[in-house]
Amino acid sequence: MAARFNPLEADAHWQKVWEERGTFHASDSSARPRSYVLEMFPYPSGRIHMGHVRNYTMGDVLARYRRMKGFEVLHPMGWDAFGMPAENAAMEKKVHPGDWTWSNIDTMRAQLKRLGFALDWSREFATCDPAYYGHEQALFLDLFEAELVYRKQSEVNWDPVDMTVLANEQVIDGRGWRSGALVERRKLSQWFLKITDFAEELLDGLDTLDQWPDKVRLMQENWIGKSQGLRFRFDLESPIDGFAGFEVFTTRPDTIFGARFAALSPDHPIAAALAEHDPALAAFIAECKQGGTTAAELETAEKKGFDTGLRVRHPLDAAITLPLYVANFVLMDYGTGAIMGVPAHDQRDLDFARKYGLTVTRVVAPTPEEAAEPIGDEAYSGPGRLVNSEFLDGLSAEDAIREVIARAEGEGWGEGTIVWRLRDWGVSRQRYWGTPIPIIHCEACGAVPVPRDQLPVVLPEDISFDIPGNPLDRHPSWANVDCPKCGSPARRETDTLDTFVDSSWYFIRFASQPADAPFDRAQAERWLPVNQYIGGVEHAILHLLYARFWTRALRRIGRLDIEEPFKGLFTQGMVTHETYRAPDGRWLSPDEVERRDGKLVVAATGEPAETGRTEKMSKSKRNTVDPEPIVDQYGADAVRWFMLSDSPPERDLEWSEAGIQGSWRFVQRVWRLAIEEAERGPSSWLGTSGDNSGDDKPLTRKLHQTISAVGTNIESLAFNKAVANLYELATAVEKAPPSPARSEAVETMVRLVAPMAPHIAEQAWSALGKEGLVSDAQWPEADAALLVDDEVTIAIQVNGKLRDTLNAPKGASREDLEALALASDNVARSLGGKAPKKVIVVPDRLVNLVA
RNA sequence: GCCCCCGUGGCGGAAUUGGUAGACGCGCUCGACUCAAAAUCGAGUUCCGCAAGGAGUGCCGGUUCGACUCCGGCCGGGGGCACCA
Repeated sequence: MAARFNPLEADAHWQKVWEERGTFHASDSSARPRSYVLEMFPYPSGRIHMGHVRNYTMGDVLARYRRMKGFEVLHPMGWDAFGMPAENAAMEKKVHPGDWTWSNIDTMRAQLKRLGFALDWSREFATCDPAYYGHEQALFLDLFEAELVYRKQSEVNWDPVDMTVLANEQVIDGRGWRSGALVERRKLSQWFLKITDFAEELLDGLDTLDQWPDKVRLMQENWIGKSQGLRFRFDLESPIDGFAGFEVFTTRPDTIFGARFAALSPDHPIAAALAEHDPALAAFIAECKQGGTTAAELETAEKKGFDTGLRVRHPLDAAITLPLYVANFVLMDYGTGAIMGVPAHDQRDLDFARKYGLTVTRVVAPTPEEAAEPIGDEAYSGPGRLVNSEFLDGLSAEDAIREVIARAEGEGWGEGTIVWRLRDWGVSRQRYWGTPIPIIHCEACGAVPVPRDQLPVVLPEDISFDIPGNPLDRHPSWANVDCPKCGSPARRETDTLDTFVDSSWYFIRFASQPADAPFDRAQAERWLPVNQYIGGVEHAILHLLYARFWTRALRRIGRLDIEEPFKGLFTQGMVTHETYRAPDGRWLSPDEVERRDGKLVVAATGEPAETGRTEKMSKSKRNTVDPEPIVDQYGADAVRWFMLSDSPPERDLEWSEAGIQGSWRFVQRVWRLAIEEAERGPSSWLGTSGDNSGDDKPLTRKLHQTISAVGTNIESLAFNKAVANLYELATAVEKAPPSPARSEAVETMVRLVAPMAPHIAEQAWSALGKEGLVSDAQWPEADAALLVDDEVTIAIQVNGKLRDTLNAPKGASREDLEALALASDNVARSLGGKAPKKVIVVPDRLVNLVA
């Protein structure tokens, strides 16, 4: 038998065995309890990277563990296969986006298989397959019929480089999330999904997601952005251009007597109307639109306003009128696009008032003494009681809010309302490589759904990418169809769906994939919700919010009775690596540098190289490490083990050569233990001593403590701790003399290692002469009686400082422990012969003597 | 600016409800085996000190018999949102 474990042979062998036996096929009809373990499916960019390996290894450990615990586990894999990179490749390399994508999928599937993931490959699909996106089109039409889809002319974020529209979420600091180009504003007819209809339930639902990271829930909460306040009407002193007044929204109706001006967004209809006969205002509005939208520019942007010369009436006192401005800091797409300005209690309003010489009147005072205190450079937004506010004087801010809302509603000039930050989801993309929106535009009938029997609307193959923009628009015939309603010539929608739509329901399709429907409801409901979802934090808002919305939308239209798609969520950290730079500043890849005499040099030239920060592996910094050669060298198990070791899974993991070697050593250690055990034979310990009871109580205890700890740690995804537990056990076993207890420990350890390093585990299992696969074996059961030691170490403190430790039987009485502590020489010395004033005894833990 | 998270040896990190800080891994040192090396095995490794002992979980203070853990105030790092009324 080989002294060393040879992963190249063993990996391939066991992967073949699992595949042939269908070991990881999930049965839809199983009577076992179910568990759905899912990792965010990859975009087929070309090759697997370390981030994938880490993500999928974590999910795999959980899936294998749950399987051994007796669950019927669904652990599928597929491809998020639509998207821009395929079109970029098409433009650069003159290949068809589909050919490029499918070939990437083949490469990456093979790479994933080499890592030995316990995936049910029979459920694999790619979202770019008409067999998938056709059903997505059907679901889109379901939502359309339920009026959860609408089309509107809207100002959109136009990415001039990618020549496409971006969702608000895809604009970061005013730039396109992919291209980094400055985003322009354009008006286009776009399809929207009514996610705002679900704002309240998406927010409330977060409370039920107790197995999600708080961070993610908080991010979603902020994103949804619920604000309660008052929406009310300002009447113009005298109507103009047919406008009698306009509505504003405020979260601080209590401060209404502090209002010193009103302001409209530059995009407000009244502003536009006024601008038609006021060139100065028109110029001001144009100037506002010019301003950049980057974070830096916004931060330094001055508050600017244009006095319209008009005045509005205060709703609570007709004698008061306020000047009306058009102001650059008022956003059209939040609230009503108009505000009341309360300089004393809002910083922006204060800046504005100071600039334009408006009065500032305090209406909330934290204490009565401060009622007359003038406002300086800082607006006061804290709590307090009302002053200078007529009938509100003396009320707390909270009560005043209620009072003003009540009065507004009673008198009919306003109402208490909720405003959301969340906007509807614009899903139109002017791209080829996406799901065609199944709509036909007819001059007479308007937007008509494609009849169900004509689905899927399949992308044409004969397209060209010679010029930027959407090839579907330019295709000579694809868009030309007859209207399904009236039969007259009509035109297909040439926009495709945002790829986030594809990923909003793929987890349902994994659970159930009939040919003639998106999913079978009963079957999907048996698997869903996903018990554990694992992926990167970068999807904390967009993907996860959209998927939650989609699931709730399906529920509302009666297709699937699931509220939340992902019961447990885990966001794993990134894989990082040092960066290296040559003297001329260009980035160097890890294999372009080497250490000579402790100094880092450029391998080819010998010139000194500089070590940069440790950062996420990225092509631009050239600090990536391709997993495949590593698997070639060390085998799948060592790579998997390393991905799980050391760093807590939610934190970043730094790739290092030393780390992978350490993992390799452990794999070999497991093998050595198993092979020694196998060669010695099951009865080798017989006759080695006169006493053949073969007990090794300490080892057996260690074993059972490890069984318990590894299980707990895998369940809470604390893989780094599970790894540490197994190292400890391995050391304990190595040090133990042969005995039945040791044989049992080795066999059990193989099972404990199996979810994390499955190939060596199978090989060892087979070497030990075990029946069947370790993948099919039961997870060992920890004996509760063996989890606690019958002797414990007691810490002896004097004044809280450790002075001695001593052993005592578990459960020793307080009196005994105290007596033991006082008998210690160290204690006597520390006490200096005096009796302690007070003695604190924590049974089985410590004695603290207070002098 | 607002919100959130995190600061522990040379490094990654452990430490149920406050109860022996530094498990486990990496690295390093010494030793065994070897002609030698690799691999493997053994011992050691928070800091100061020969030792006894002392100090120590970003900094300052507090609560407590006892604080990495709880409270207050700073400093540093990371993330999210960002003119949201």
